[in-house]
Amino acid sequence: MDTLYPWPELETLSSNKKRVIQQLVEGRQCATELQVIVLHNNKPPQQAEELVQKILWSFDQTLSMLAEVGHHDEVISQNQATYNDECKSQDSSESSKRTLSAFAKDKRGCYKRKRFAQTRIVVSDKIEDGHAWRKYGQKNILNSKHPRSYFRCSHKNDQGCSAIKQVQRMEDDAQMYHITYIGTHTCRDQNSSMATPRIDGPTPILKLESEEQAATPSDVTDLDSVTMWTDVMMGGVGFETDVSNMYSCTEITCLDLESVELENGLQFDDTDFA
DNA sequence: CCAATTTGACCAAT
DNA sequence: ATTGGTCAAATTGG
Repeated sequence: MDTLYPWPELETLSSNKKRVIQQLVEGRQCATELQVIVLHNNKPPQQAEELVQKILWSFDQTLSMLAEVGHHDEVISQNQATYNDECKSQDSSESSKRTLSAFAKDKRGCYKRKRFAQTRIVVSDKIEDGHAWRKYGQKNILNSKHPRSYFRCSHKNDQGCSAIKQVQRMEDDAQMYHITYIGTHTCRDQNSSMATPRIDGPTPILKLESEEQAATPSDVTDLDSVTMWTDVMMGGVGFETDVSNMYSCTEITCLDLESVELENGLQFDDTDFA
């Protein structure tokens, strides 16, 4: 698999910064454990849940910010400017490629590909994550049974949020999804509708609801609240399995070069991830 | 009518 | 030449 969104090499970071990141990762780990404890509680106090949530969000944001340093992430407005220019120039030079009817207004395909962004891989049986997403594409992937769906943050336009994610059913376990988050949310997106978009095209997805009844349905607004983290930075990639009746979920945060290599080695999009 | 999804064309990367 | 990522017109749904 190609490395479209490489993580910055850790050598470029000061050792101080490495330590900061390590501390943050450790802190996040602790917060996650606390979260599990809180959620295992029969009646977890609302306040406690929210607090843990906030702590985790804080860690995520800080880690994201640190990660972004050194990256020339494209600014939306700039993107938009070059986008228009390129489309104009291409319309004149390459018009022969297009059909007559499409020539006039069809500008699809004119875009700048985002090069650098934080990536995070999640394996989960849920695709909702508390954010509002809008589907913008779907592709059949070579040697994959299931198509890959492409989502961008719903607040791309109103808040300029550049977060995107890709969702694909696992090869071996169609109940599970392989989700890649690219970029971080710059929007403040609470009250998301939690609408679950269809991801496999016209055929409706079958939902397994048997085991998720334990949790209060209306209150599960955030998948993060039951997310198990596996931080590549701290060592190996252990795939955590189920914790009693909670969702099983594995996240891999790409925090350094090794994780990127690891990501490539695993070849999630190919058949050997099984 | 408006907003979200579907879908095939187009483009970048390899 | 092939493949994956993105765009936007057409379609669907509320």
